[in-house]
Formats: sequence, structure tokens, C-alpha cells
Amino acid sequence: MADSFLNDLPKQYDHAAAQDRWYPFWEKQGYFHSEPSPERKPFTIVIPPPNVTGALHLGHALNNTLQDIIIRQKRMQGYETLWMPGTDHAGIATQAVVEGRLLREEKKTRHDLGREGLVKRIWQWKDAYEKRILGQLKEMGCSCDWQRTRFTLDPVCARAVRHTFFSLFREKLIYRGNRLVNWDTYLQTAVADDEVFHETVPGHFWHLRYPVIDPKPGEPAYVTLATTRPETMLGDTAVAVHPDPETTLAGVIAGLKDRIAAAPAKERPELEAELADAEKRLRTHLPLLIQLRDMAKAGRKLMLPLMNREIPLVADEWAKPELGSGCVKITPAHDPNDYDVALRRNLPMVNILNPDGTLNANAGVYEGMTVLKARQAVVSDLEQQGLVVDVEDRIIELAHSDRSKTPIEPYLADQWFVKMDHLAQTAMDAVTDGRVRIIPERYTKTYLDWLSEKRDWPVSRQLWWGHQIPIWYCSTATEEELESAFAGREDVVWHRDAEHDQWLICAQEKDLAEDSVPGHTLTREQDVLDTWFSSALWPHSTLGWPEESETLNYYYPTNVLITSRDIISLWVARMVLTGLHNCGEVPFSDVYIHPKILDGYGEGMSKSKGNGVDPVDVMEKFGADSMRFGLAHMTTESQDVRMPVEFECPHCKTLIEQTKKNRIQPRVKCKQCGGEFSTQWAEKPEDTALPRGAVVSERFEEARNFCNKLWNASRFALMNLDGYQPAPVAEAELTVEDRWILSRLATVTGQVTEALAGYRYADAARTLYQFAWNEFCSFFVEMVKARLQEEASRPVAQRVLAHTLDTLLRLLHPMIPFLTEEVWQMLGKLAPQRGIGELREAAPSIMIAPWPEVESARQDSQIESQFARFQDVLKAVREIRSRQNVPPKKEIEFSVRCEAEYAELVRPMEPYFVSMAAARAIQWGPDTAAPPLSAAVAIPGVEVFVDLADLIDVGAERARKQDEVAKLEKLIEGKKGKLSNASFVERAPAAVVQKERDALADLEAQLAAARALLKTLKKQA
RNA sequence: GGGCGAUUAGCUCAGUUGGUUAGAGCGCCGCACUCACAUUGCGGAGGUCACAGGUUCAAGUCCCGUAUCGCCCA
Repeated sequence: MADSFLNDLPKQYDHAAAQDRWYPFWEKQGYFHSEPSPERKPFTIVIPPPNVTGALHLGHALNNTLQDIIIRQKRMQGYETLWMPGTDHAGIATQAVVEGRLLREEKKTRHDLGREGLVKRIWQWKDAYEKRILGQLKEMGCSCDWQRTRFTLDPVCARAVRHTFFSLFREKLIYRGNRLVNWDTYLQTAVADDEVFHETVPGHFWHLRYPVIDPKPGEPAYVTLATTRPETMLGDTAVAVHPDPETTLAGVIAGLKDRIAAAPAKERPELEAELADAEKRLRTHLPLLIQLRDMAKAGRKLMLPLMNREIPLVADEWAKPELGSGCVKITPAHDPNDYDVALRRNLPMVNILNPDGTLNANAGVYEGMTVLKARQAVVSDLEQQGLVVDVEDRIIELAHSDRSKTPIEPYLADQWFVKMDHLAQTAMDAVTDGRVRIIPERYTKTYLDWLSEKRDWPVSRQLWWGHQIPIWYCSTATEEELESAFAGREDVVWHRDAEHDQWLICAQEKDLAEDSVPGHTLTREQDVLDTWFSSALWPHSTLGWPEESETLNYYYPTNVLITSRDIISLWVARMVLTGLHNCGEVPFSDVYIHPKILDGYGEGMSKSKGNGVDPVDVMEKFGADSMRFGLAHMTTESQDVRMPVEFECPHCKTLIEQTKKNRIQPRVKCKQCGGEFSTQWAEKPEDTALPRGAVVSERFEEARNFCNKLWNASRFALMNLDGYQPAPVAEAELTVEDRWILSRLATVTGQVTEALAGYRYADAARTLYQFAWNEFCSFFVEMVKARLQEEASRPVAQRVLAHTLDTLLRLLHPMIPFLTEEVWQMLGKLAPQRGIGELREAAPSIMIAPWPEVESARQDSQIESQFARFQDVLKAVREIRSRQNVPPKKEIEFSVRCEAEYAELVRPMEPYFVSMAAARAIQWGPDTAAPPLSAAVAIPGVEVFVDLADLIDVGAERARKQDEVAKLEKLIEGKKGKLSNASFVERAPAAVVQKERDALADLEAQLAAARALLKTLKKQA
């Protein structure tokens, strides 16, 4: 071994060293960077920008691994590849995190800092986390074009946002309106539906009465209704009763009867109780409800207590005759259903809340109270007036803000909306006509279902962190004054906001000064845009749109978007529609939706559950290559994959199963060494003082072992390439195992290429795993060993070995970039020119080496079947050795009874039985007789005997044969049954029937042989 | 409430258009550290394919229903 580095190759793959060595190398060589290149086809992926809210989790690791695999493969295939990286400002999430920290650490609110001060703080947070996130992507080996890194709030993206808003506004696709929103009184902003979670809390159900104004004779003096939020009565503008209680109640009863008839016994009692209640209502409630309905139609009014406001009794379907009193109070400004009623019945809407959750002037004497205070006061005042009929305890579902964890108040606020009817249709068309393909296909439904609702998109957020809406208000100027102030300017456009009697002025790029319109003052909209508004532009904003650049023309539309299913509607659909609107073309042709990683209990991983596996821990323990291969290996077409997680004891490295119990404890005791360690929950000093136990998963071990196997096979190859001479290898020089491995290599190349083209990552990974370990290592490398020892056979063996390793490395590189580069570089030193028919100079980096082509001429089914037979016999011999406990070094003899043709095929490989199973073949062919004392294994059409006169364990062998006979008899019985079935023989295809007949004949032969052998064994006893 | 998906070995998962005796990795059991690799090698045991029907000559695979679990949307 002349080359010194060969002496230093460790027995275990040193992932840390390889990662430190090659990532900087690739970056320095500029391999990640892409420039438009007319002679090459582009291949582009934009990263789903991770939020700058926090560090990356395993889901990100999966998402980005899958992108890197595709981009690295396409790069090797000769495309001009661009993987556009960047991060997302994640409006509310980031602001909430920074505000929370501000309060905890400095006891300050955002109002103490002011808008500018808070935004400055958030930028600092962003800088720190962006660095961390990008660093993690680099650690994983992601080959992004870092020179092009974007941020959804940077000037380039901001310009795209401004232009988009401007053009939508100009086309009247953006409007301002009063809508009921989920109001977070803590953060004082609207939050989206997906940022709301529901929690059941104990509460009460108050039954209240509202007096009827001037009841006519026979009419009730009061209407009774129930609520869980009595304070909202201050904002009531009506009471509703169902317009047709008779029919509805009858329908409910009929429905219940049907359900009882169909229901399983255990559900019946409950339904029957419901039915009884409904039937009782026919007597107790219905007459009154009919009367109230008639009163509503006659326009009768009620007196809203405490406020002394006249409110109408209305007829509306929202009132359910089968529930409560059958009447319902209507608070349009603070309940979504009531809001809909108000729209239908044209009722006024009275907002009783301030943005901070206290009551406003509309609440009269209760102004300034918090919701809870007001509730107590209202209930007590109503009680004094004798208007509280009853109070029930009740479990209620209460909406909470995911961001502040405080209860949500439905709240009427001015919001900005994007009109979706036309835009949504364009995005639907793009998928239905195939310009955008969603994989797996089932997610197409999710996408289309959501878009088909065509609900307008609320885009404003009452936040400080984000793109401030480029709208200026002016209520004093005339249109003539606006026209003269902005004369000749294409970049300013205005519309009348009739509701608020003012102008809405939008500026495309440059902010408007307060005094832009002489004699008037403009005020800017304070709200910012929903984060998804800027994310929706990501595929073109990152490429510089609206600038008509070569970059944009070359890379847009991008090729594939790889993401997870939870943002198909929030993000994917919106990218399609903005892409079509702004660029006139879809943003990508493929959308690949990958599975979600769940823990061993089938629950999503999250920090708040304590079951999140940190990719940094995985990489530290197993290496980036192993993590990537492990993730690719589990990426099947299913919608989620499970990954049981364990704690790793920092003292003794034992893995401790994570349970629902221990995963929320601040400290855990190791069952092995008894030592204690801390978890993410550690807060007390005595807990944080303990070393931290990482949350890991055994599921990466398989990949780690595979990488190590590959490393050692490479190590073997490198150590045996001494004196390598590049030269083309003639067909005649190839041995059986050469032709076999080259044939398999060609097949595997095709399979892997095809699998990756269809995003079947697990298939690709499994194919390579199988080939590399079970074929290349277990057979080819074993068989080439002897040839490498002999002068004459050494050169060809070296060439085939180098070529096979070369190709295998290239196939694995997208999944295992560091290890393959490490080996590639060393291989390049020893064997710079490689190939079988034609020699090729190795590329300076495997990253830019060409992707292997399928050499179909090398595919040889005859060789493959010959080899399979050899493997069968080898396995049989090994099995007998193991069964009979033959010492490994003891050489045994075996004979094979088979057809002459079979013997001819396998006989040339006789030497390999010696090297791989310490077994010498003494006879082949149809005339082979079983030795008097032997162990045997039957393979279809073939019997393998090992003469074991001096060491056979007759008892064991006999028991085994007995089992075999029993098993064969059972199979034969089954087959015979099948073949005696006339309709099978008649109707099944002839080939299938023949196959069954052949199988039966073979089974019978096996049985006869086994019986014969059993007989001789019995004689021995 | 609507939609989507899952249920195959102790665990995590494959299983093409229905067609030999249902596979892999881990774990388990036995044997083996001699020169690529003990993160290894060789061998073995282990499955009523969730349950109940149906279609078919033939069902893990197709259809209907039930149960359990998960996810998404209201």
C-alpha cells in the first residue's frame, strides 16, 4: 500500500469528518450556484421556506432531504439545477414569540417599545434564527444556491408583494369589508381559523327572559332563551324563533326514529331519550313556538333588558325548535352564526368590545369591564330584575388562540379580502387540465374541494411584523384633487370606500407622503398582510418578479414543489393562483406531497408534547448521511409514517422507550445505569444541572449500519486497487460474477432512476440497499477476493470492482452525499479512469459526475438465473452446516442431484463453494445418489446432500425431515384440491393451470425424496 | 358533520395489473471475531394479512359493511 491515506482508513465511517471536509469544498467550488445557461435545460425547486420562529424539526429534515435528493440527481443528469433557499417571516407566530419573550424577560409589552422598536427586535430574532436554520440545512448537506437566499420580508419579496397588491387592487380583486373574525384579545389581532384550537372547559348555561313589549291578550309576557355567554346580550339585536317549528320538529322525530331502527343496541337508550324529549316538546313547546313565530311575522318587539333597547322577534332557521327553549338570542357582532342571521334578516350589528377585550361604550354602564367582570355584573343585574330563570352547569367548547393560548372572541372588524371566485377557478383549472400534477393523486381532491368553496381570502392582520398594507386613506379630498395630485402616475390608483365615505389610495412601489394631496392629509393603513400573501408569491418573487429578468424567464415555471399535506390549501393553491395572475403561468408542474412523521403512538411530533426528535441530535449520533437515507427509506406513498422515539441516556447511551408519561417529565431515570438525566421540560436548577437526554429514534440504525457497510466495502475496494491499470475490458475477459454484477447494476440503475422520477423514494432506497448489501457486498466482493490475489486475474477484477463501485456511488450520492464523495475522492486518486467498455475520467466531485445510464446490453437474464441457482445451492449447503453445527473451519463434501443442464451451469462456480461455504462438490447430475448418511435440502428440481458420516446429529435431522414431510403433504393436498376443481381447470388461463400442475409434480418429487431420506435416517437410529 | 388514509411477524414497513409455499429491517434464538466490516458474517424461529360479508376457478390485493386509530376541512 503505497498511498498513505489507505493506512488511515478507519473501520467505522467517520461522518463528522466527511461532513466537515466536503460541504465547504462543494460550496467553494461553486457547485451549488446556478446561472441561466442556454445550452442546458433548467431544473428548479423552491424551498418551502421554514418559519424563522424556531429551529428545524424532523419534518423539515424530511422535506429538505427529499428536495436535495431530487436536485442532486437532476444536477448529475445534466440539468442546470437551482434550489432556491429562504425563510418565511411567519407574521403572527414570530411576533408572538418575540412578544412573549419580551414580557418574560423584561416585563415589557410591545406598546412599551412601539412599532419600530418591536419590529427591530423581531429582525434581531430573525437574523439569529435564519442563521441557525440555514446552518442546519447545510449540516444536512442541502445543495441550495445560498447566493440567492431570500426572506419573505426582504426588499425583493417586498417589491413583489407591493406589485401584487397593487394590481389586485386596481382590478378590484381586493376590497375592504366589515367581517366577523377570530379576535385574539391578548395579541389584539385577528387570527386565522387554523390558528384556533378548541378546548372543553366547565361553564354555565344561563336561561334568561326578555320581556315582550305590550303583549296582546293570550300572548306570553316573556320570551325565554339560554346562553353560555350572558354578557353578549348587551350586543343583542334580535331574538329568533324558527319559521316552521311544526315541520322541523316532526322531521327531527322522524329522523330519530330512523336512526334508532338502524342503531346498534348500545346507542339506543340515548337516542330513545332524545326521541322522548322531542315528542314531549310537541306538547310543551310547540304551541308557544308557533305563537312566537306568528308574533315574529307580525313584527312584534321585545325589550332588551339592562340596555332598554327594542329588538325585533325574527323568524330564522338558526333557531332550533328541538333545543333549549326553541328561541335564540342574536348577537351578530360576536357570534358567527348570529352574524349570518343578521345578514339574512338585515339586522344591525352592535360591537360591544374594544380590541383589548374590555367592553366599549356600546355596553353602556358596563363600559371598561373585562368580559368576565361584565358577565358577573350582567348576571347579577338580571337576577335582581328576576330575569334569570335557571343556571345549569355545562361543559363548553371554547375557542382559544394557538398563539397566545387565550380565549378567542368573535369580533366584528374591518378586514381586507382578496376576491376568490375567478382566481380560485384559474387555480382549479390548472390542476384539472393537468398543467399542475399533484402526487399522490388523492390530494388533488383536497386541493379542488377547498378551492371550489371560493371563499374570499382575508389578508389583513393587525400586527406590526409583516408587509404593511400599501393603502392610504383620505376622507376629505375630491376625486379631481386626487387626479391632479397623481396626474401622470401609473403607480397610484384609488377607489371609493362608500361604507366609510373615504378614498382608498394604493401605491405600487413608493410610499405616499402624508401631504401627497395638497391641502389634505393621508393616513396609512396600519394592518399588515397575512404571511401567506407573501408566501403565495414565493416561486416568482424569489426569482425577482416583477423584474422581467433572464433569471425569471429561465427558471420560471419551476419543476416541482415538495411539501406536506397540511398546507395544500393554505399555500399550494395560493401559489398557483398568484403565479397565474402575476406571471400567466403555473408556478410548478409537479407537487409532491410527502408523508408526515408521527411518533410510536401515532401522534404528531411537537415540542409541546415532548416527543419531537431533533434532527441535530440524529445527525450527531448517526450522521447526516444516515439520517437522509433513513428518511428516504421511510418515504412511502402512505400519508404518514411512524417513528417510535426513545430517550438516550447521556451516561450509558442506553435507549429508554418514551412513554406518554415520561415524555412530559423534567427528569428521567435510566433503567440501565440508574443515572438521571434532564428533558426539555427541565426548569428547576436541580433538573437543569443534569445532563440532557436526547430524544432519538432507533429507526436510523438501519441506515447507519448501511452507511457503515458501504464504507467498509469501499475500504476493501480501495485497499485492493494497488497497481490499478485503466484499460477497456473485453467481453471474453469477464467472469460469470462480473457479468452477473454488471447485469444487476444495469437493472438497478433503471429501477432507481425510474423510482426517483416518480418520487418513490422508499423504492429507490430499498433497491439500492438490497443491491449494495446483498449482491455487491455479500457476493461480488466475496467472489472477487480470490481473483485479486492472483496476478493474472487481478487487473480485470480491479477494473470491474472499480467500475461497479463507481456506479453504485453515483446512484447513492443523492441520498448519501458525504460518504459517496469521501470515497469518490479516494477512488479518484487510485483509479482516475474507470469504465468497462469505454474509459472515463472521473469527475472532480461526485456531485457533478454524470448520473449512470442504463446499459441495457449488459442485462443478461441467463446469467442472472445461473447465478440464482448457484446462490440456491450455496444456501442449501450453508443451511446444512448450520443445522448440523459443523465447525466453521471444517471442510465438508456435498453432492447435488439435478438435471445435467443445471449441473453444467453451476459447476463452473465450484471454487466459490469452497471459499464461501468451506464445501467441496463431489458429484453433480441426475445420477447422484444420496450418501448412506447425509443431510439434505430440497430446492425445486434439485436436492443437495452433505455426507456427514462422522458428525451427523441424526435425531435433529430426522425431526426436521419429519416436519418437512408434513409440510409437503399439506401443500400437496391443497394443490390437488385446486386441480381437482373442474371450474378452476376450465376457467383459469392454461398457463396458470400448467404452473399449478408443475408445482404439484415438483412437490411430489420433493416429498418422495424427503420420505426416502427419512427412511434411511430412521434406519440409523 | 364531510373528506382522506391506515390496520400484514413482537416493533417499523414492503407487497405492481387478483395467480407458485406472503417478504425486508430491527428485535428474538443458535453458531462464528482469520486479513473490508461485530454498526459484521452464517443459519433459524416467528404471520387466521383488523373483523364480518360479497364478487371470482382463484382475494393480503377488487366491492359493501363494522371496529379501532390518525390526519385534513367545517
